Amino acid sequence: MDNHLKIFNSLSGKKEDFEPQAPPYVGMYVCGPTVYGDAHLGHARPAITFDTVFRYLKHTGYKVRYVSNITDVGHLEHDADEGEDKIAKKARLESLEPMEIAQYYTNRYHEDMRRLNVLRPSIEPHASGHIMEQIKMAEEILENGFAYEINGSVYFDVVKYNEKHDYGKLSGRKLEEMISNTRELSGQDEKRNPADFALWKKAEPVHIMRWESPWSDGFPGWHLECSAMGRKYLGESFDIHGGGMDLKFPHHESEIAQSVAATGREPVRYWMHNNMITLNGQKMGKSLGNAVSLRQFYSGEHPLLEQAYDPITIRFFILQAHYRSTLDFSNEALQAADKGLRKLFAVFQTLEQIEAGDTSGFDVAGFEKKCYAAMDDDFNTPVLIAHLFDAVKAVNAAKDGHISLSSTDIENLKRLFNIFVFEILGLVNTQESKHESFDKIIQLLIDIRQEARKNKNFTLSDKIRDELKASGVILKDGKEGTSWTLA
RNA sequence: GGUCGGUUUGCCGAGUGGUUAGGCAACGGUCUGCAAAACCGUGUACACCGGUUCGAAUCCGGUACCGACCUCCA
Repeated sequence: MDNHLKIFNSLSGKKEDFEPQAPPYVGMYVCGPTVYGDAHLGHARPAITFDTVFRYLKHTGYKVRYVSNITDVGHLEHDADEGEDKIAKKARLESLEPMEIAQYYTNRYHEDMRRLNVLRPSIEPHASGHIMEQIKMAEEILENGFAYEINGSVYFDVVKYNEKHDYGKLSGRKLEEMISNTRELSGQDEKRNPADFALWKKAEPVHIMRWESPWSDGFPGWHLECSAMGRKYLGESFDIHGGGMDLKFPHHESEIAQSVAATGREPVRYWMHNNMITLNGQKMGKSLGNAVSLRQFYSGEHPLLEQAYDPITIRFFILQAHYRSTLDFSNEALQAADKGLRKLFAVFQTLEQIEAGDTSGFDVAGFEKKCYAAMDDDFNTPVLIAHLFDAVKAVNAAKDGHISLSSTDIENLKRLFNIFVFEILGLVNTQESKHESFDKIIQLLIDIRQEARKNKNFTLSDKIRDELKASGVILKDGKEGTSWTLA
């Protein structure tokens, strides 16, 4: 494993050399969706970011166990103490079993992700299937004195924890400042301190999602599932934990606290956070009412969308920005990404067409080095893509006879484009024909048109070209003959 | 209010103390029966004000504006 992968660790705020604790094995946990609604563009970002991390780690030889949860025990809404969660609320409104809601949106999430060519994680645990583990963890935290029970609920004692440990080290906060900044009004609050959070919550009579526990019929707290399931499948300490930046606090901060309080061990070595996708400079979010669902992107049915977008175009669009930068959505940007993507895909066809020369007009070895260097630099996909376009330019120049590529060059370029475009970036040419007979028919029409052109029968040749274009097949005349692509 | 981050050429978006990021769009040219595609060439940008430096868009300080988190959130 001869690489020098550097990962930006949110915990230190620096790029660090990636050293898994038990190579070649890597454990990675990424916060997944709460399944009470369709995934929007924002959900695509962590999915694609960490899918690419997963792909690259595997490519460089690691054996990766990638765990990503499905949250089917709804998090509480912000009038939290009233005790209704998102899934239960949706179930009540639609007169369905909560698990019906969760299953429905889980299925749709999987389909949305499949179209983005996101690989399924190694393990996709459901929160509802790990109530026992969560109860056990809450018990351990109680035993260790970092939690207290009151009225059937269990709360994490942040103040006590902070006496021995550092609550706020991930998000860069000081507990004292947080407390002085939080002026909770609800006099009914059972919590000793506003900064405390629930490990277990007693269910109100109306609450339909509930499980038995030593303390009450209720449900686990907001942050416990990730701690419990990460620990179960990856161990008390694992390599990478990922998620959106908005989860840094309080979710991930609390995860660290819970794990340390329960096991005494630091749970995660490298924390990775992807930035937000914005719309007119504002975060896209369900509660902000500016979220466009992935399905709407695929169909184009949304007032903000000028057209439907290929899921792979969305993937490419996201990969054209670094995962730690915000990315601003617009039709113009997405359309530009789509054109660039078509240009990138065309190189595969061009590589088949060009004739090998005796000399090398392009430094293929240097190109390969630069590509790996880009990925090793905290998964810098936009720089990788820039290098790929440099190579595209060289291949096109070779096609037009401006430079020469040796047969070794061509073979290596084919190999590298396959690795980086398909295997690592996870792009897939959905517009490529999969039907041999279709390909043959198009080739026949091209031949007929070629003959017509030879006979100067331009009426016929233009008719073939125009009619094919109307049917979605675009002909491209070149020196070496005519090629085609789907529109 | 607190904490953190951003401001790059028409748009998206990298990066860096002195050398072309890249994509899209635009303009000129080559090629072509025409068109498209492709190729060649063109843009000399880094919010503002100071400072450090031989040299800063890149480092430091300040100002303005924008955003994220502090409450569910990818």
